Amino acid sequence: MDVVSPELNSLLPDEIMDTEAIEDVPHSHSGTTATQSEPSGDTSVPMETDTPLATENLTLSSEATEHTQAVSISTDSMLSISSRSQIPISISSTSSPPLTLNVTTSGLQKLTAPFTISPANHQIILNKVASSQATEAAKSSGTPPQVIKQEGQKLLVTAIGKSGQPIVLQLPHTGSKPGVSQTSGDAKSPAPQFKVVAIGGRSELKPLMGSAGNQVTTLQAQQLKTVQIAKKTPVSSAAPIKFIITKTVNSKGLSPQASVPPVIAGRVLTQSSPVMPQRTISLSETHNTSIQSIPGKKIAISPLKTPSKVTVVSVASPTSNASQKSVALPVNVALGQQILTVQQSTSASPVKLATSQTTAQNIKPGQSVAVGGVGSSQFKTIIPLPQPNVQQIQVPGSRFHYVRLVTATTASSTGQPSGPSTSSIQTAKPMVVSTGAVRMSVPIVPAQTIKQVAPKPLTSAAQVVTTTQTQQRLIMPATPLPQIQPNFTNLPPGTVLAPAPGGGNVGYAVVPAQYVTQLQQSPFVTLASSSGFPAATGIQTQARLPLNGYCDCFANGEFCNNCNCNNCFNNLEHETERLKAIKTCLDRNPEAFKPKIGKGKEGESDRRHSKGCNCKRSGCLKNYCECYEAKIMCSSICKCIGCKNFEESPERKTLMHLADAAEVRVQQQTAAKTKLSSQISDLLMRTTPVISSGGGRLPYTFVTKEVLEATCECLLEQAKKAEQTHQPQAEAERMILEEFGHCLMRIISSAGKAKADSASVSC
DNA sequence: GAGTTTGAAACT
DNA sequence: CAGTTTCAAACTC
Repeated sequence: MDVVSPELNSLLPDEIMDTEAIEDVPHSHSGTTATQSEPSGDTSVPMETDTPLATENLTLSSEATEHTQAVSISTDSMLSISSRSQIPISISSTSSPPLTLNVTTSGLQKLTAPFTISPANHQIILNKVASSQATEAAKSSGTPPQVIKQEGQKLLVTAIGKSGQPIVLQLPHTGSKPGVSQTSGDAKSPAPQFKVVAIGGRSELKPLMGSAGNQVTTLQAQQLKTVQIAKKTPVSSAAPIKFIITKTVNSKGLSPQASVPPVIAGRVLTQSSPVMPQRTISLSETHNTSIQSIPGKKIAISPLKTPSKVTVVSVASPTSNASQKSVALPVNVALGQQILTVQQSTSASPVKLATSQTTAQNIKPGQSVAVGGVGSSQFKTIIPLPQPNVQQIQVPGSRFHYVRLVTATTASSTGQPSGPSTSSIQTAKPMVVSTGAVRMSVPIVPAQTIKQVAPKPLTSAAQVVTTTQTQQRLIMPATPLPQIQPNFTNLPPGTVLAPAPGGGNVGYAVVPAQYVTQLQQSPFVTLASSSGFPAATGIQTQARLPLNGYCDCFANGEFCNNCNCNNCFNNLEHETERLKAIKTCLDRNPEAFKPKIGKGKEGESDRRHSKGCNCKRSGCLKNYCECYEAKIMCSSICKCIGCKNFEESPERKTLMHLADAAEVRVQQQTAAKTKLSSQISDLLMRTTPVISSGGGRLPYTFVTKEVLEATCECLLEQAKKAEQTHQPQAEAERMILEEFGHCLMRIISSAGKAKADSASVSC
């Protein structure tokens, strides 16, 4: 599969590039718990357009149920994050620097951290300050206030600058159980350290407020309460500000099945979940005290350089392992103006998560991810997925496949499968952003992205990538994004959700597009494959499956359709395998999915084989030769032996002449057949009415029995006449023939007259 | 339609 | 990178 270059991307059909839904998204999502502010009436903000910080509004609110957390972020020059979960966080920040960040935990805890957002570098400086109000509120609520220890909680704020390196501020969080009191931002206590993490791989710790020392390792992210905000640098002309907030909270006491922290990556505009308790999340919350001890934990996936782009990666999970518990948590993620809803399946089938073994800290036993389906699409060809909301899109003439994740504007109305909880993010429009023509499409997920996911089970469970209620079309890049190679170790491991309903044993990971590359390079993958999963062997065997370069459909980056292939894996039912195979192919040959016939060098033919042929016996004059098959001559890069497929080759010329002659003959024959067929058809058309009129007589068949009898009588009469006059035999024959001629003339005349009458009647 | 030929892709 | 194997299409009969 090839990377879709911007040029190619721009050439995509308008349907693909349709941004109408996107533009409509930000408006009106009923039932959203998050507040949404729209300072300006401008509904069209280009995705890539920066929005002035002053206009940024981000609201995070969460109404978490027992184990679910809703986070809504609203910023009206304020960034606030509130959650009713055990470790709710509200962050409010003034639009103009310095911004104030308030972290409120359902009144239990409130952190006020003034921070500044520097448009220039998109760094957010965050100061955590204990809020007396929060403490009082917590007391009034009767719940023990949460205390955030200086080294305990970490607030991660990630701002992605134009360089593509997000800054992550980590708010240390102790591994204490939820509900355990924690000192929040006590001024007396050593100031919390904020770790600034550049996703691009750069990670530097920046103690704020003069706090020293506590370095937060990304591995601790699971025990951290993390708020990651990705903001696109205003410097870029059209880059909107994007926020990605991920909160991870220890949930040590929680049962694995009970709660799964919602994982959300991407930018969120609005949130709506009709059935479930709504949660707006621009961040993912994870309550983990002991990461390894709790299977089924979710790992928040981090921010995006361009949050609007989200990659959904299906993850296979071993069927045999029942230890993993799937958690059903519908997650609505609104990205920019596009909303991506992720639903967690309620499937009870255990799902095992792939974890990286390289870094023991990062190992998280079960992470299950359920991703909802995608809504309708308007592409040329839409292949319905087994799951309702998944659509595979094939554009005729395009060598790329697209996965479109689109949901109705009214997410609530789309009838999401009910789940324990729903997480969604709402952001004020300015934040979100970007109105205006936005092209969110990217080539489909490249095979490289596959490695990151856990190995798939040998049992080919139908893979389902489902997202629901997304107005955003999600098209994944076919190729890795080399420019973005964040240090994945600094990020929580990829989130794996429970397998989608009906999806069998396949789990899914929702990963920001940028992280596709990350995951690929992450030990997460490598270890997963070597973790002893049954699937580990499956990956190798998959390479031997029909998904290989031998299949033309697959080699062309297309899904098999109406093929005669046996045991075909080149379809959506085996998307996981397919993606892995794609990755394998790309690993082996990055050009594998690029067109073989490309443009030649200067002075050479316009078209030439990209690799050149390697023919030995065919003389490159048979269709065995790819050059000849493409009707192009062999070039200097060909390694063929005895090549006769060059300009001056007499064999080639002869062949060409023969081919041309044959083609001409074929054309002539075709034309003749067409003409004859037309005539026959015309004749049938004429005869048909008479037959239907009854009598069985054809319209222009005038040589009827009566006519014959009359003609014969005339001829006999003429013969009698000649006999009576004693005419010689020759003269008699002449007279008879003349009479026959007259009879014919009369018949023809009658026929012509009848035809004219028929025509007049028909008119 | 079966068998053979061929060369790309995969594999070692 | 070269040699071998696998595979499916092209080709022949």
